[in-house]
Amino acid sequence: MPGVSPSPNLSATLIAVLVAVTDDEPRVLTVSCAKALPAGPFAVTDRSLQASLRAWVERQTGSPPGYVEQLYTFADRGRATDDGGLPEGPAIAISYLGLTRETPVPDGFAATWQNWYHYFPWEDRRAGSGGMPPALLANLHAWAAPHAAQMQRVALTFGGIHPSSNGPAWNEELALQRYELLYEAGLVPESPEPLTGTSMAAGTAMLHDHRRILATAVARLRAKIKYHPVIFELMPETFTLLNLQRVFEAVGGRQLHKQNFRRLTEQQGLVEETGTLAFDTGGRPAKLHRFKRAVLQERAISGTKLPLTPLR
Amino acid sequence: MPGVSPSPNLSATLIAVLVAVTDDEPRVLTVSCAKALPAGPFAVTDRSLQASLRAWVERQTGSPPGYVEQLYTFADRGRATDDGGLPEGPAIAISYLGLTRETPVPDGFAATWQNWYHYFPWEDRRAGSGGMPPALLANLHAWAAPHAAQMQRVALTFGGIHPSSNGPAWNEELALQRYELLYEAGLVPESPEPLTGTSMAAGTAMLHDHRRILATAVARLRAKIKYHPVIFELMPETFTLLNLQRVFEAVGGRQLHKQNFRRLTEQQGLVEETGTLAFDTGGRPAKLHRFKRAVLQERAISGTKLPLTPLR
DNA sequence: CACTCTTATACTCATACCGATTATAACTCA
DNA sequence: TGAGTTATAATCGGTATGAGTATAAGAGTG
Repeated sequence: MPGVSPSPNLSATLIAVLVAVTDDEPRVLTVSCAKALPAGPFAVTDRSLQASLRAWVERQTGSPPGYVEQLYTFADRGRATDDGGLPEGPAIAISYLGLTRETPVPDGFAATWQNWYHYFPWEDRRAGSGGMPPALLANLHAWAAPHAAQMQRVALTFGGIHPSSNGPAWNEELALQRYELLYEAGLVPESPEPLTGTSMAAGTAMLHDHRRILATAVARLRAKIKYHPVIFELMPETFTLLNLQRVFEAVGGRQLHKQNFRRLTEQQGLVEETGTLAFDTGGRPAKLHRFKRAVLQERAISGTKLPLTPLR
Repeated sequence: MPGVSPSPNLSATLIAVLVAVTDDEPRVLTVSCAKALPAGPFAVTDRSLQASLRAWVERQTGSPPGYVEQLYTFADRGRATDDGGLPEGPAIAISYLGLTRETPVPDGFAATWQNWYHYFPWEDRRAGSGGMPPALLANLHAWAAPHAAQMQRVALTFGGIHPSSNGPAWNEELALQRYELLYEAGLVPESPEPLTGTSMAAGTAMLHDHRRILATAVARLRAKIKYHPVIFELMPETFTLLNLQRVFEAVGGRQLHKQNFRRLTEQQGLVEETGTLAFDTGGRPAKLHRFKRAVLQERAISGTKLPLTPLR
């Protein structure tokens, strides 16, 4: 049944999760004092949504994103604006993930790059499972304890909490489910019924549902890098294999086994040696590598198994 | 930068790809003489996009879809309506995949269920690689031959065409890329510059970009069933393991190895025996199984490796 | 220079998984 | 009774993978 009358006063917004990795930290471009993701209206003059977003990102950051992927579209009627604006009509928000390298924000734009683990401290397990604040974990358990189903969800999304338990292990791709669980439990400030009186330490909140969108992006990127060579959009021209491993670890939030990482990377044939060495590694100099751009199209299509095998 | 003025005359449309499997055929609900996917306006009164779609599907088919997933959102300014309507303002179309079991279409709705391989005959390789019409393949090669890059794309998306070649094998998840390639090659009627004078035999066309949306759904579903137990939304209450295998094969478009399929299915623990036998199998009676709904939430979250390993 | 520390790189090994084949069981039909 | 058909069990070899051990090559320090 095409040809129906359009909904009145509908507005469309593009929301960008722009990711870079700097100093072994995954970072995301934020606005509004690091409380929101950059967003802009869908310009009617643009050819497509993707083109609209690319152009907009380039205007904001000075460089175009190397890779763009649509995340999710959601709608709320009368989404409150929270910043004093009148409640608008129904709004459609289309969120995108973009990968780039960090560049200085141009003058005149109040945007900053933030470590995404500011918003999800529990997602960083590179130094073991220390990222999860014990108080938060205790609150989560207290919330779930009365209901077996909730206990199971906690165990499934956060993994066997204690190393002794033989339940499912930590799965880095469940970032969104973990955030949603904390949201339902009232353990993040943006919950409809936040638990009061408890020191939550559940990361930095964001405006609207932007932290949820960010969690979606984290989960999506963590899944993506295992099958598609998008990780190189986050790398400089040349890098050592340990550099590459650190970027994987930063995104994945967990440590990798060095020897196996090298084996997989080499047998994938996605990188080649530049012939020069990096002498600033602290130990034996490492060979510098570069991404074989020639195989990008091929692998982008056919998929490839990239290494993200946990160490512990 | 929230709070921008909404775009004028913006309209939002929901497009549903509703899939069922009947008689070992993957089928999709169509309208307009099997030339279009069902679509409806986004109702401002609905709570969310997903709820809007679910309610709408239930009204159309009489039963709610068991599983709904957002596919992709796209926009065109001044999307032509092709059916005599005036060109509208910018339109946003949000497409969804829904899984269900085929039910008789209620009176008053001119919708029909169609085998999706009507639209993509080359995607059905259950009887070997015979689905691809030779004429179409010849035309595709003729188009790609002058450009090495195009030849590579053909080889990557359609696999090593001849069994002798040692290139990449057929990958059933590349349904969208294959359709896009045929579109670019002018080998489908909806191409901007269709090749004339050749008998294309490239499946049945659809209105607008609906065939492209359908290809997206095919690819997404084929990828999904490997990691999430959504296949059971397409199954009746009880079934034999061969029934289950046939549904996998219908969706995947390729034959599976029977013994290995059983091994994987059993070790996943997603089904249980009902205790009764099916005597209409033609040979030895098969045990009837049912899906263990209890594990649905668990596996829906944690992911599971379901079998879709090709036979040849 | 000898020694230690650190990182890079090569090699080995056991296990799990996976594609494939063979063998056996249980029913129908002629 | 035997042929045909499907169901189900067991086995086998190759490969990917997680983990451990060994060696190479630099810097810094006495």
